[in-house]
Amino acid sequence: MAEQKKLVEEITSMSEDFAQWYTDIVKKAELIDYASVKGCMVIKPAGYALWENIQKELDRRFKETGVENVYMPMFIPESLLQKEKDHVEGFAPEVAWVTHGGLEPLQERLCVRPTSETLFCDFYKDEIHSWRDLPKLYNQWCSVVRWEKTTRPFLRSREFLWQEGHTAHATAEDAQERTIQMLNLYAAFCEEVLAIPVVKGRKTDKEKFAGAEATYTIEALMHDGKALQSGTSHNFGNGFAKAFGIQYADKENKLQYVHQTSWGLSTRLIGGIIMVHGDDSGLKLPPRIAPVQLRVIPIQQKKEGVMEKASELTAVLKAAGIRVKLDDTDKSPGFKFADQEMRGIPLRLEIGPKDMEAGRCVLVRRDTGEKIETPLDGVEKKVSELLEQIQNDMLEAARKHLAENTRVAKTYEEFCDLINNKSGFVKAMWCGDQACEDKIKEDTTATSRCMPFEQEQITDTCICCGKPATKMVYWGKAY
RNA sequence: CGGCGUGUGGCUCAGUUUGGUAGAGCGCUACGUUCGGGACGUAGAAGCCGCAGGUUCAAAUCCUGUCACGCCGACCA
Repeated sequence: MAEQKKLVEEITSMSEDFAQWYTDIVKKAELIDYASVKGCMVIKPAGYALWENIQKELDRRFKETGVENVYMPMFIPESLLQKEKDHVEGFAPEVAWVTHGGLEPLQERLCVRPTSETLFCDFYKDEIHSWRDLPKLYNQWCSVVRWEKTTRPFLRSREFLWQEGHTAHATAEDAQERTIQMLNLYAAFCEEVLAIPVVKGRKTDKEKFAGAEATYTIEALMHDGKALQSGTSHNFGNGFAKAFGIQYADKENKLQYVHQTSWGLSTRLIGGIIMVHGDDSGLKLPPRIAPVQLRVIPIQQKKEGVMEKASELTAVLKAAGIRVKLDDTDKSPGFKFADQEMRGIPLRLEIGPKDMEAGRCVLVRRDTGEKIETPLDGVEKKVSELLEQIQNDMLEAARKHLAENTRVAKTYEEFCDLINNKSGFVKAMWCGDQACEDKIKEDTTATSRCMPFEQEQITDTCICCGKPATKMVYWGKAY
């Protein structure tokens, strides 16, 4: 009863209006606020702390593979952006331009980086001379600007935070290996840390990055059955190298073009966390990424000794390495419960006079709502176990959702029916012709998400045109 | 870029049709009583009614323009 009332009053339920539910969560869990420019957002402490945790863990994993961090300027001269034809065509419609410096018009206008391939290339052409200079494994953490027409917090904002790795290699094989290595790193990060299972695969030519030879992607499935491209890794071959003149002398003193990659992952992933795990009570954060893993909520806090006990427990848990906060506000317990749930804090610990008398406390899991009475003695061990358990269970729940919403289509009627009426991924064969992708998009608004690494031969012919097909594609509606 | 919608205390909105000194709830501040699922009382603070022109004795309200935000569509790594 009480739960029902709470839902109605606070946030729109998922089933009623998923988009509104998302907006409600983003605002009410205080992840962001809208800013005064369309499509720009203030990332508030709760949201930024999430990004910091993503950064911390990803950065550590990057560095383990030899990647170094650098910082490039945020402006790109127009002439530089023009150098790679496909690239500029891909990005031109959505770049923001700086035309004035102070009151004077600039001789050459500057684009605010939508991505930094051209800057890295311009830098590499002077930095790389010899095979000894390779590979170059650089990454930068920064924001980029894309003048999107339709915007949504985290999912598509005009300015967003991300990391972009840019590497240069001596051979095509090295570049390909790095491309896949980083895609696998992203996938492992999503599953192990964010509890988000992903489908790894290659993009079709229609969907690949402007200027890339091949684009690889991790695709996650949101609670509403729509796909979210959650990270990409591109192999550029030597296309950019040729456009920018990035050459090195090999061991035989012959000039060779480098082979490059780039890979990126953005604050969009926070939108993914919300839409994979959240529910009608609010956000639900996996323990490994949660800025606060446990909130201590005292009951009857004015009673003798309660606050003292709550503080003591907070200190004990903190000492055990758990990210813990004590809610010492003078709100009622019910309010505090709802607040902790809204913010997605994985565990809460309730401690009141009754508990103290019995030498125990109550732990409540955010993911299942399960209440667990626990002796105060050794509570930190129990909490650690539970956090681990929650992390695992959340991944399992997300995997189950992904599996249950991935379907197979053998005929076009079946395909359209699944896309239109079921939501989720549909696996179907494709001939490789872009005309079929276009028709499918026209008929259903679904797009090819990727050609997964794990292929299966479902039928022998293309779902759309009936011509022979060897590629199995994940299709779906996407964010 | 097209369609629709919205701008009034921090938030959600009423008031606009029919012009007449700015309203409510929530939140906020102080004190007190409460506390195991969104507590209550009392007292308070807080608003160039998005912006600019115009009409009028008088504009949140009428007229013109403009800006911004949201949703849908088209577009989009």
